[in-house]
Amino acid sequence: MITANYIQRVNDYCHQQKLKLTPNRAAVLAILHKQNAPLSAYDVLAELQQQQPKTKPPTVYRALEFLIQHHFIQHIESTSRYLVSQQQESFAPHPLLICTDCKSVTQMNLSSELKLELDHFAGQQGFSLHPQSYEFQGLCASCQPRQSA
Amino acid sequence: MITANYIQRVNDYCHQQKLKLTPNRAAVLAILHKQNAPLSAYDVLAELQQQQPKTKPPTVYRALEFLIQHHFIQHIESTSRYLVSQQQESFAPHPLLICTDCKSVTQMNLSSELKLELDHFAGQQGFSLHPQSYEFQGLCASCQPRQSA
DNA sequence: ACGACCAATGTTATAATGTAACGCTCAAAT
DNA sequence: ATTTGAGCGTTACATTATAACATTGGTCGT
Ligand SMILES: [Zn+2]
Ligand SMILES: [Zn+2]
Ligand SMILES: [Zn+2]
Ligand SMILES: [Zn+2]
Repeated sequence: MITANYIQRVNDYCHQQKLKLTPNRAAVLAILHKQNAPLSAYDVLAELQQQQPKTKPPTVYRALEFLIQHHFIQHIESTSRYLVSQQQESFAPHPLLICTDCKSVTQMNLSSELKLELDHFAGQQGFSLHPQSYEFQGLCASCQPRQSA
Repeated sequence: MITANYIQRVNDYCHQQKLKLTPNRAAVLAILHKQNAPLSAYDVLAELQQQQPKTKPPTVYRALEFLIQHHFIQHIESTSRYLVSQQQESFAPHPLLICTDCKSVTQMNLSSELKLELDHFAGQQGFSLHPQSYEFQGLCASCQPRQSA
């Protein structure tokens, strides 16, 4: 989706939900959407400074915090990067498959059955999982060791 | 287990595996084992400096790297802390349940059935998961919101 | 309209976490 | 005995994130 249209959709959603998508927040979200790749906070800062040179780190971090809280983006803990959440029916984070070789990140949809089993499992320890905030590390399709022929 | 005994066991294991548990590495592992809680690299550094005041960050990070590689400890990505892995049959990391409220960390054992399902699921995207390096966030038993009576 | 309030932002400074690079040492291998 | 290389010491720096306080600008009650 074109970034401008995407931002418009988020803006509409925010109106419905009584959230304020301020210019700063929209700018940060637009940068992440345009790149469509995991960016560091300082990558975002550098982009934002193209538009508003006096921008300082707290401005970026505050915007990121808002966008994370409302599930427009997710924070990749293992790489300190930020990524726009794929939008399906609604705004929500997705479990991630992170390749430890090429660092690629794939957003996936866990089957609801598997989610239930994970919830059940955590429940045995008295734990209730936050939905879908998991990061799985491994090797992506391109980085699998080759079979010897 | 008493830390000295634990270190002895790790040392024996390292001999078997032709790994070198040097004094630095043993000291870092002992600190983590004694505290038995997630510590930051700089927490470890401060402890180590009690014994060897000239210690610098790279010394700690190098020891941590070795200990992680060989599964004696695990790195908690979401909090930048390091934790001794529970030892069962062998040395291996455990999936973690991390409470986002009180920050407590519980090492768990995923059923082998659930592991298979996760592997199968990731496999559908062509992904092969590194075993057991998962962090799940949620609320622990003590931090569950109370039911209204 | 007026002032009180409050969320968002600006601004300065610093904290916390992690690494690059280079050279030394010592034990093992040849 | 020389070579080699892993481990480590050391300096300097890079990267990620936050504390603290001042300022702005809109909303609400009166
Ligand atoms: Zn609007
Ligand atoms: Zn890959
Ligand atoms: Zn020994
Ligand atoms: Zn808790």
